[in-house]
Amino acid sequence: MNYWLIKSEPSVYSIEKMQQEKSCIWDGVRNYQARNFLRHMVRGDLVFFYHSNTKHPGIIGLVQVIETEIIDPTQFDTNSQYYDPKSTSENPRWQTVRVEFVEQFPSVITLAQLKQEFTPDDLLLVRRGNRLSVMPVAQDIAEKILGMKIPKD
DNA sequence: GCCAACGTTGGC
DNA sequence: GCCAACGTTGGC
Repeated sequence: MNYWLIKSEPSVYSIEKMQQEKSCIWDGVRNYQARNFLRHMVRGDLVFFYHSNTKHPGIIGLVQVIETEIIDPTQFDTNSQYYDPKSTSENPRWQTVRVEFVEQFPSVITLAQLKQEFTPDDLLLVRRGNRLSVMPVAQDIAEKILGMKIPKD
């Protein structure tokens, strides 16, 4: 079982929306490094859900991979902003996974907190200028993150 | 294959 | 809204 982290702008797709829908296809990823991580996901893997480009960026919850090697349907949809004219049904470029809602944390684990706890070697997310929207999280780091969801006083 | 121009991401 | 970082594109 592996841990990962995926980013989403809450104004585009939030954890609240994810909870309503119970599960969703993680479509629209158009970065090869991110796609390669999506290809490596296995059913049962746990995925931190990160809210980006918002007032309080950070990890807001947890989702789980329930289906892998899904052909991203938006690459063939000419009406989609994710349409890729260079992709063919014989040789589709973009694969992804279906993830299912697991939990929303009581409060966001902020990027500032994560930067205090981890170095860029621990967690790619805290590297300055990092734009990768899908990334692996090492097991020991994942366990520390899960420990951070309990508020300290 | 190089690299300048351009577009996007995303923190602040 | 600004802008640094960085991936992609396309001319050469």
